[in-house]
Amino acid sequence: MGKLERHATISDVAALAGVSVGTASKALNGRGSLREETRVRVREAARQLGFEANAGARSLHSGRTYTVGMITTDTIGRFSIPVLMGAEDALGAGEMSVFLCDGRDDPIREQYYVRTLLSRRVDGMIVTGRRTEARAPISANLPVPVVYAFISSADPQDCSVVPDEAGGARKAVEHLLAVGRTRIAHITGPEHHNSARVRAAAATERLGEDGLSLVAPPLFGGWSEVWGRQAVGILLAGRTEFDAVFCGSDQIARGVCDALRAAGRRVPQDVALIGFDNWDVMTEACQPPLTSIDLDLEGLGRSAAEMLLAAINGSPSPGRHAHPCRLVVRESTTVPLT
Amino acid sequence: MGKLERHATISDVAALAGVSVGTASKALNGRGSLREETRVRVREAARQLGFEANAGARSLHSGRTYTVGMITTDTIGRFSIPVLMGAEDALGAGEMSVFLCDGRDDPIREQYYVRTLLSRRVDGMIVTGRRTEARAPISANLPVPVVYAFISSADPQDCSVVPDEAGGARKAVEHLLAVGRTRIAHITGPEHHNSARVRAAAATERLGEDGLSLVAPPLFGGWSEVWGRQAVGILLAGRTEFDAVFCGSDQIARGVCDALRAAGRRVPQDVALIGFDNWDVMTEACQPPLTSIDLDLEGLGRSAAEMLLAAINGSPSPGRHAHPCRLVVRESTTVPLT
DNA sequence: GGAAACTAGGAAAACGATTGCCGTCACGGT
DNA sequence: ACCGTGACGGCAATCGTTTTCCTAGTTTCC
Repeated sequence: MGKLERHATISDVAALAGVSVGTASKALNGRGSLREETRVRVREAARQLGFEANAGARSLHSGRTYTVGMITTDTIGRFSIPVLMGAEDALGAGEMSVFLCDGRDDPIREQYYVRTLLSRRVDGMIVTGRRTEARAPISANLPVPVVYAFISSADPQDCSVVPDEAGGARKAVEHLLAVGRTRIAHITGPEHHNSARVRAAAATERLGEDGLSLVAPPLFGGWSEVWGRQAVGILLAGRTEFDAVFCGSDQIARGVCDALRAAGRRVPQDVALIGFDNWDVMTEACQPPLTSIDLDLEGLGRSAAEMLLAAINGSPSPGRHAHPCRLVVRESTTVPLT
Repeated sequence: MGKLERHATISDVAALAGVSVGTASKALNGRGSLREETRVRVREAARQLGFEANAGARSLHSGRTYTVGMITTDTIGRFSIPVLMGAEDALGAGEMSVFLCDGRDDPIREQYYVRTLLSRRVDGMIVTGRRTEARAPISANLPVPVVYAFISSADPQDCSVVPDEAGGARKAVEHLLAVGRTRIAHITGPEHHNSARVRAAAATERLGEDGLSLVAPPLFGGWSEVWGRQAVGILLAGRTEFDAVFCGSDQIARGVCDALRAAGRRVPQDVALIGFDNWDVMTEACQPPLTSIDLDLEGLGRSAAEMLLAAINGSPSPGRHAHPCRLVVRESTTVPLT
């Protein structure tokens, strides 16, 4: 298709409208004092030429590019996406565009992107990605604000927005207690993973507040279905009585669910089951559909973006901000009223 | 952290090095004729000030921004991500940065993004997303080249890169034939979905070339596990003999696998099973691990990006380009040699 | 020794848009 | 008739960089 029509410049518009460049600019931006008739004439000329002001030239003047960089540290995955989308959404609403940079867990690549973004004069940066622990700050002394989303910076002065995993775990336990379960087991991911430790500790703590404890020490393993199935085997072999399982991920929960069914235990009648992450693929495929804790990653991304915008406008929010989780109840913890 | 250090400009560098701006520019870009001593002095000054040339100002001159826009039409999902990443990778290698725009399936939003991208003077655009059918061109008469990736444009003159789904389906059937199966059933997604129809037709055709046909008409339903389980029920109730099932998605395949096991049929001994998409979550969780067809979406994204780069450099590749699929063999079709 | 040929680097004009400052015109009041 | 005052728009500087053209020096060669 007519690929070659050059971009119209404001001089083209001015010429067509029969005014000077300055006047054209004023007409289009509602500045200065111009006759209405003139404004209309200029606007019409702009429309006719399909004029779009060159953002680069404009930012040369304003010093702002209305652009931010988003760097994902690990390669983009299931967790980064919603964060990304939430941030993109919030930034788009603020008329900012987003540069996407996939760091691939490679520090060289990452530094390259930081330099590129700086040369593009982004107004700020968001760093996201999944890690087992807090990450080193992306760079010291950057001339623009940085917000870490989902992941957190090792420097406590940096602004990080992270899910309130402890709060989520507490909500899970509270829900199980609310539906009358007291003999709760916990199956979760690898112990070297910060999330697994935090969630397990919070669950234990919450139970303690009611004078209870887990029926067995937390079972640390992997985040997979396979591990969920294995863990059920361990639990059953141990002859521990339990009427609920709180799982560290929905995948684990699904494995647990399958294994329980195979062992003749009904969910939720005999064992109530709750997952973590609220990953639709798992919660829906599970039989019955799985109650879970939603990290609200999209909201987290949005919130991070809003903090970045605030920081760009001169009101930074240093420190670690915990974004609340949400309980999503489905049939794996509640016997349907029939 | 020291947020406030202004960006150094080339005049700062020039002043520090004791030369004029023009000379500084030449020194940094290896242009003009300068004494080596001068170049070194300028480079050193630049390093000292952490100078990064303002890309906006630079492109004002060159007319190129080394930037492309990526618009996802539906909200970003499991399929768009790898495409996105592949493209980002290829473009990054070409020193281009990517603007990410999430169209959310909203034409208004989409047009807004197109305008934004044009005002940012992107050198080109990639449109991606999942649809059941080809989509309308994003805009007529754009001043920059556009490549459609994964999705295809309804205008056959536009450059679209799409997976070779027919080829993939043929590979699936060929693999089943190769492992000695001839009584093949096909369970797939909704008939109104182009992919489902194309894959079913290609499978039928390929069987026909060997004088065979599906043991039953293709079972169209949904893309979910639930449908996979249901479909097995239908198949068994029909008393059709079959020794292999080709599924339209890995989720369906997993549902099929579970249902077959529940019905006492062994995979792969009694029934060989092959999925589509090669989605690790499903192929790995399946018992046994699932053979599948990989769309190579990352490669597709890369390829789309390369075509865009070529188009930007004046060599467009109009038309629809089919990107080959790959067969990934796992244990659901091959009895392990023990 | 003087003209031609280089060399190194400066000055200034782009690129596209914004904006502060001025000039000009028309009108009204005195 | 003269001055003051708005209203309207043009001019030119500015943002940061690249690039073209030019001017001093310095060689080189006859």
